[in-house]
Amino acid sequence: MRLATSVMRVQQLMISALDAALKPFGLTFSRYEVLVLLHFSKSGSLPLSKIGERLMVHPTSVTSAIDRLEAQGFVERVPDKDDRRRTLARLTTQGRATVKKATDAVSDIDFAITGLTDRQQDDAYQLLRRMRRASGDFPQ
Amino acid sequence: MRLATSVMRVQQLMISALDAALKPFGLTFSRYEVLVLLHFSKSGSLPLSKIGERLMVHPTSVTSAIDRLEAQGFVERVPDKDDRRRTLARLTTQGRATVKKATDAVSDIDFAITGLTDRQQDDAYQLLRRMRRASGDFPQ
DNA sequence: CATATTTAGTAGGACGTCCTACTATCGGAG
DNA sequence: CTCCGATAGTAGGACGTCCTACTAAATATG
Repeated sequence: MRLATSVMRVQQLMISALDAALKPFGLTFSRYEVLVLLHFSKSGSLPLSKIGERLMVHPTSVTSAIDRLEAQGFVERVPDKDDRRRTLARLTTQGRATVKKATDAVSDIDFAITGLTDRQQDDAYQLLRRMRRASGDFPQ
Repeated sequence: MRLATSVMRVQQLMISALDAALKPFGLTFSRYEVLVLLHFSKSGSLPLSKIGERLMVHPTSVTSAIDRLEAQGFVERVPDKDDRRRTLARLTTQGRATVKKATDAVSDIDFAITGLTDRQQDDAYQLLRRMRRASGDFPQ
């Protein structure tokens, strides 16, 4: 229980630091993750379902995030001609510029955020990986 | 970043498992934590401010949790005679009975939840502790 | 080929978290 | 003793998460 509580507390601290770093760009970490995913995709666009799958969040969470990102002008919804059930979220020029700047801001705090050596970070990652496995998660 | 993402994913998995285990009792992990805190206090009651401080959540989150717990009949609000700014949350008989049963349910999954040996759990805890420290947190 | 199942996305709602702003009360500084 | 800052709690709102339920479209089944 002590471990579970610590995991949650660290998550709370991290998300708080990341959200603060992203606030100047009008982003939260959740929405930033969506932009990064689109940024690294070939065409700069992905079906919403793919986004949910990759980020491991509920489809309705993706709809909500894309609603906000679209309202902000960072992405736009484009119908998928190959499968008319699908909607693609496509990064706009503004969205691409923003995610680049936001990534610099996030990188700056990434080191400070853990206070661990590279070796310790790796150990921690491996332990968390085991925990994910135990819960039926299959980290890539 | 990989580490941060893993922490968040593990938190997501844990909270999901814990909430599922607590659902039969009408509780979420957040509200369960409040009940546990009250259960282990001498008088079975604490000022809302104290609850927020211990659980490290915003005062308004406590108000919200107590609202729900009160509506469920697990706690009741009692004015503090020594300091009329304060409101105490007091565990009801039903609340105390429920937290005991809920604790059994949580304990059952606590082991399975991490998939780590005792030694590994301890290592993980120490690493997370360092991460908390680096963020200005002072684990008790 | 027609129907049934699956998949994609959204609407509406419950919860938990935080923030800002406000009221009430306490306690200390003059 | 009065006023002023600190503390306690709440109201209202923004966000992110999940759930259930629904529609539309693709795919599988008979």
